[in-house]
Amino acid sequence: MDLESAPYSGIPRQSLPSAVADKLREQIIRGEIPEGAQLRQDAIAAQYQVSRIPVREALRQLDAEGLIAIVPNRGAIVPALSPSDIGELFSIRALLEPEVLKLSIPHLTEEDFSQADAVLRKYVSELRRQEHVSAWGRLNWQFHSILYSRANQPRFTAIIRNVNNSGERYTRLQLYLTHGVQRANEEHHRILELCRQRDIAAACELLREHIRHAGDSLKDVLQQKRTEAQVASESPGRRLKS
Amino acid sequence: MDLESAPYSGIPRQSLPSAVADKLREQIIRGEIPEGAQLRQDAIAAQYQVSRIPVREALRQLDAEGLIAIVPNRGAIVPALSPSDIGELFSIRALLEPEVLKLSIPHLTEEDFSQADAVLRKYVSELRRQEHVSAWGRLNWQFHSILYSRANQPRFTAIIRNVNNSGERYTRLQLYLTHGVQRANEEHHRILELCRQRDIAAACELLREHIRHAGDSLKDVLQQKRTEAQVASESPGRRLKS
DNA sequence: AGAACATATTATGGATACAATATGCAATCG
DNA sequence: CGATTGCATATTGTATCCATAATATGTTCT
Repeated sequence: MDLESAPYSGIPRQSLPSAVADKLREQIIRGEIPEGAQLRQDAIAAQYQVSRIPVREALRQLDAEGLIAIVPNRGAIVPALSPSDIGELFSIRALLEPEVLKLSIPHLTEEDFSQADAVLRKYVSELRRQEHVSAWGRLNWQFHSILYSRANQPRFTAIIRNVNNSGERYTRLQLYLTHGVQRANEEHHRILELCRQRDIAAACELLREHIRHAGDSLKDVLQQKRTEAQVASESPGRRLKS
Repeated sequence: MDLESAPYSGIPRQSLPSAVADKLREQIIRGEIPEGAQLRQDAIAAQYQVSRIPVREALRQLDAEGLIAIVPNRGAIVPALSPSDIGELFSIRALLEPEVLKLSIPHLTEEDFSQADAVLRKYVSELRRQEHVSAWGRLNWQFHSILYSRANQPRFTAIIRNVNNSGERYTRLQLYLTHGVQRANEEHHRILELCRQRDIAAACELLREHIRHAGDSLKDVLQQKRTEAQVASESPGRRLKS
């Protein structure tokens, strides 16, 4: 819900906790901090050359955003999301995003369209370099974000941003494992085209389907991966003493 | 997104920042801390007999929940919501809540219905005592909350809770100023009845209308109140010192 | 007298230091 | 030999202290 930055004052000047939160958020979203990892305050403080106080505040914020989970006296971890969690996140997206798109479309400008175009072009150019997998998720969100930007509903948009942040590392997985990049790309182009034509109903409907498809396919992939892991871990011998 | 409490351990034991956040949240929601008021860390720390550190973490959390606004180097305030803010909050509610209700209805139990009934009875009994205005909002949310409780979508529910928290002090205002209590009460009863009959479509539709009406009427009241205030005082004196 | 600058006060922001809690290991007892 | 208790270490939680930014106040100059 962080809508500040520079409301009236000329100089942005962001507080240290917010800055740390931004950095950590980025790291988590990009997958640099893997799921299940514990975020040790000392290490983070050392990494960013600050004391633990702003780090703690940053962690609280990320916890409230749903990005991490804080367990009292045991620290913060990046939670592993179950298929059902993923399902929930994408259901929420499928519900919210078409609604803001509806509100945004009438106010979208040529500038916005060309920006979205630029993102899609970048998307395609990154398509064949699989080493840049981590960029896909980012571009994916950027594209969506541009389309919603004119809805002028800050709280609504903030919620959507948070939900996307929570799941984005998985979006990347979905694009990668299901070869869904091509399909996503085509859908993006069609959505953008419908927005250009100000065909609100069709654009929203396609967007909803786009999100639902991504969610379902991701859920499948995860479920499969999860069971595979279970089978694999069961054969190397039952561990009695844990 | 604070869904913890006592996952496995016997004793709840919640962290100090969370406890402070809970207390403050309650105070803000109940309107004990009026809008526009600055939340001075020292005062809060003294009030709850803790140092400022946990207070600051609590404030960060409330900021992330959208309940307060933190301005760097100037502290935290309870923001006054514009009519457009109110409109947005209620639009979000009107979109989200019918959806969770849809998911919840099939799993609602007789226990749930009787609990909801109890809340409504309490509602009626408080109806004539206008000194208990602050209880109305609480009961209002409790009723809604019970109906959504079986949706089994923790993130979704958390979002809804936050949105409701942000606007609840105004809900009270709406009920009070527009004499909307009676109407709300009738609608609540009808919604509950439809849930009992498992008539999902009708219940959700009525809920949506219920929320939309409350939002619109509140927006009107606020707009009127705002313009009156403008006319009344051309130069509103800055209040300080609590 | 009014406005601009300097100063004092107050509250927030951050760091160091200390206390509490959890985890892992080892020693002891059954 | 296994389990349980006690100790050591690592990490989180809180408090006190100092620095800094913002606001209020007072003074001076025009």
